[in-house]
Amino acid sequence: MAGNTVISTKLPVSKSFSIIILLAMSVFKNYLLQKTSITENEYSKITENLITRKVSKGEMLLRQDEICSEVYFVESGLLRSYTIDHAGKEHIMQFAPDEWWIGDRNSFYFNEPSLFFIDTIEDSELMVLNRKFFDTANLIPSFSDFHTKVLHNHIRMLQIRLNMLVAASAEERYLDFIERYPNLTLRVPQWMIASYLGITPESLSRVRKELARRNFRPHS
Amino acid sequence: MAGNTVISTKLPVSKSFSIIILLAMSVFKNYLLQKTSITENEYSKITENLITRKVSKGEMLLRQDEICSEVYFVESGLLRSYTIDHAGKEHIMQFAPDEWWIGDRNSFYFNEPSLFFIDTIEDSELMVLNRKFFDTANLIPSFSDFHTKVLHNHIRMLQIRLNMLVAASAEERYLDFIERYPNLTLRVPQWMIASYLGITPESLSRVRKELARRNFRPHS
DNA sequence: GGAACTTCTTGATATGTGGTAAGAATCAGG
DNA sequence: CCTGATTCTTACCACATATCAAGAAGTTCC
Repeated sequence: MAGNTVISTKLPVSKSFSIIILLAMSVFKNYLLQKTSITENEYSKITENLITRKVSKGEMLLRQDEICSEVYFVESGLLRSYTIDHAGKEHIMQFAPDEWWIGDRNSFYFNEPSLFFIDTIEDSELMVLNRKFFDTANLIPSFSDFHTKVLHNHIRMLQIRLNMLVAASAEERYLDFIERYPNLTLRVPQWMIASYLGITPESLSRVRKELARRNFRPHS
Repeated sequence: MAGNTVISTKLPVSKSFSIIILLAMSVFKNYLLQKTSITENEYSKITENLITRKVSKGEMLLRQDEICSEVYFVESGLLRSYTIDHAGKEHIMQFAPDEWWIGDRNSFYFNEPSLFFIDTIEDSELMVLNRKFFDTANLIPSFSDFHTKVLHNHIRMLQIRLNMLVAASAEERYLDFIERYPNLTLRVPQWMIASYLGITPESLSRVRKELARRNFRPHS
C-alpha cells in the first residue's frame, strides 16, 4: 500500500518515526486512541477477543433479512450498503471507506432483520465489532460519549442526504457528492455513484456531459 | 381532551384510578417512568429546572441557521421540522405528534447552525429539554440507554425514508405513509403530507384520485 | 494478448411528476 | 354567520429523469 512506499523514502526523522508507530498499531487502535481518551490498557481489554478480517472485492457480508450481528470498522478498503427494490434494482445507502463504520445499526441494535446488503467494493481489512465489544466498551464513558457522537454523525449524514433528495436536482446532488467525497468520486464506479444519488447511470452520464459542456472543472 | 370525558363515565375502579394517576403526572414523567427504570426521585432531580411550554398553532420554535439549544418532547399537539430550498419551497423532514421528540439533533449536539425550521401544526404543550437536562440525565445509565435507543429509532426512521424516496413511486410512498402513520393522515393537511413524501400537493391529489378510481380503501 | 465482461456514453422515446391556472370545497375569525 | 383565506381538485402542458438499445471504451483473467 501507499504507506509502505512512503517509509522507504527519505523523510525527516520525526515524521518517519510517527508513521512507523502508526503502522505498528492497528488502524482501529490508532483511531480510538485519537478520538477518545481511553488508555492503551482499556483498549487492550475491550478488544481482546476481536478479530480483523480480510475480505476480497465483491464479498458479501450481510444480506437483506438477516440479523446484523457485527458492525465493521474499515481499516482499509471500501464497502457499501444497499437495498434491492421489488424491481430488482440496487439503491446504495452508504459508502464506507477507510476509518468509517458500517453495519445495519437498527438490525444490530434492535435485533431486527436487516433492510440492506453489505459488500466490499475493494479488497478490505475490517475490524469486526460484535455486541459484546459494544457492551464492554460502552462502560467506558469516553467511549460511550464518542459512540454517541458517531450516532449523531450518522443522523446528520442521513438528514443531509434526505434533504438533498427532496430539494435538489440530479446535477446539484452530483456536485454536492463530488465536493463532499472527492476521493470516493475517483474510487467508486460511476454507476454506484448514480445509485447513491438516486438516479440511473445513464442520467449521471448525461449530467456529467452537460457539466463538461459548460466547462465545469471539479475543485477549481 | 378525550381523557377527561373518559373519567366521567363509569369504569372499573382500578382502571379509572390508573387514568387519574396518569393525568396527575405530566405526560413526560409518565413516559420516562414507563420507558426507563429511573425512579421518581431521579425524575424530580433531572427535571427540576425544566419548564413546559404551551405554544399555539403556527408558532415558530427554530429557524434555519439558528443554533438549536432545546429539544422538545411533545406532551400534546403536533409539530413539524422542515427545510426551505433555494427556490423557497418547504420540505418537511419530520412530524412530531404526542410523545415524540423533535429538535435538530445535530445542531443541538454539535452546536452547529440548524438545517431546518420547526413550528407547530396544532396548539401544543411541550416539555423543553436543554443541554443541562441531557448532561444530568445521561449520568443515569437507564436514561442514557434509553436515549441511545431513541437515537437508533431516529436513524431507523431516516433510513426507511431514504430508501422509500429512492426505491418507491409517489403512490407507494403515500400508501406506506398512511399505513405507517394512520393518525397523522387525518390530522395533517394534505399539502404537508405531499411535502413529507417529496412531491407536490397537486401530484398527491392525483395519486389519491387514481387510488379512488381503483377503489382503494385505507385500512380495509 | 485476446476473449469475455463490465462500465460508460449516446440517441430515441416513454413516463412520472412538476408548473400554472382556475374553480370548488372547506376552514377560520371577526 | 358571512367573508376572506386556505386547501384541494382538475386540466393542460412542460420538463427532468427513466427506459431501451446499441456501440465504444476499459478492465479482468486465463
